[in-house]
Amino acid sequence: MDKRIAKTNAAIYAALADLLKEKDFADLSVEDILQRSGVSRSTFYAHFKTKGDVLDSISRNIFDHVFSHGLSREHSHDFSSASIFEYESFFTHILYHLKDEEELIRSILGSSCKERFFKDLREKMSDLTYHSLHEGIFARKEVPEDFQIRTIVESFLSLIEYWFSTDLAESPEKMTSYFVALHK
Amino acid sequence: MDKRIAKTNAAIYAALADLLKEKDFADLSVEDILQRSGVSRSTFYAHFKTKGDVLDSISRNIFDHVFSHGLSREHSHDFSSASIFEYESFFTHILYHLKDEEELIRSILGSSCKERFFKDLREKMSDLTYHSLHEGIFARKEVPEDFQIRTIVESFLSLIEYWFSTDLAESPEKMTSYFVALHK
DNA sequence: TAGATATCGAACATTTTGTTGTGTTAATCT
DNA sequence: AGATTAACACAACAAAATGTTCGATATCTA
Repeated sequence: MDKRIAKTNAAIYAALADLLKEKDFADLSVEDILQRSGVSRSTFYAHFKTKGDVLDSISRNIFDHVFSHGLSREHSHDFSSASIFEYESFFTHILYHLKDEEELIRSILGSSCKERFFKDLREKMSDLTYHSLHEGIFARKEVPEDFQIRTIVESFLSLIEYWFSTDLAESPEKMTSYFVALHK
Repeated sequence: MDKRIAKTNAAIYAALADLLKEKDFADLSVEDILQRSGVSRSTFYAHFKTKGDVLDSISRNIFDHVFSHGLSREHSHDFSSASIFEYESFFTHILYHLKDEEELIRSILGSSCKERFFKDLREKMSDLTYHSLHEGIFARKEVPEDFQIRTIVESFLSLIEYWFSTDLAESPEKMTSYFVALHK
């Protein structure tokens, strides 16, 4: 990939991350990003349509990384042999990645772009949970599967929010055990 | 209250609700609201600072209504005598109210203002759940109380989203039973 | 090194935001 | 019912943000 593009993207990503420490996503403008990043207007619009585009891009970068490291080695790609242990260790795995991005994630959790940022993770977690339910993990026949999946995924998002609200006090392993305790 | 104010507020609320059927909250401007409502710019800014203010106002109207009807008669104000039955019937009660606002809620669930709109409900549900946990309902000692409250509240929000995704197919009572099944 | 292309910077039209002032209309209060 | 009060529309405005276009310059890739 062209070094120039990589540099510009990095500058824009950093600028947005920086701005999110100061103000809500809804209150910041493309103009702010231009000034903070030093990237020119025309260059910005050559890459992104809106600030939302930038956020999506950051989100994709992070979660692609999270889901590529991990799934292939530690976890089976097809879930034919999925177990509760793999499901659990995958949660732990995600939490470690989020810890690596602590500052950014903290800003996002405090901003109105939370929902949008976690869209990718939500979808991937839904797939994962769907397969796990079919392996019998957490499955409860009394409620519609769709609803149970939503609830479990949302619960994991809650776990993340709670974890950050405690300043990452407990280990990822411990947090995962809390999660499992509520759904087993 | 002054009839004129009531009228302009109603016009602005209706305009926003109408616009949300067409575009995302993030993509609509105060300008749009002015044109759609027929309210003049100066009048708008006499009442609201931003479009977010309007949303907050709509949200407050709905949830004040939800929490005033219901809590005083059907439910005890102090939760000293709270029971699982009261907790459940309260969920049902909320769902009925949301059904009354079906069109609006549907628009909001499909828009980026979801989080903001449900802020009030989240807080009130958290209080309610806090008290219920202290009555022993749903309580699990293995996990931090804060986390459990978050999870239960988020789970209720998931229930709402799921319910609307099915076009309100099941009755509020049935939906509540699903909810309880996941947490008992 | 040569060619391709990403960037800059500046200019520009357009939209949106938020404020202010004046006259008119409609509600409230007694 | 009449006087007072306050909300409203309209218009004008400055400031900020959006989004596009251009040619010149710098930097990458092959």
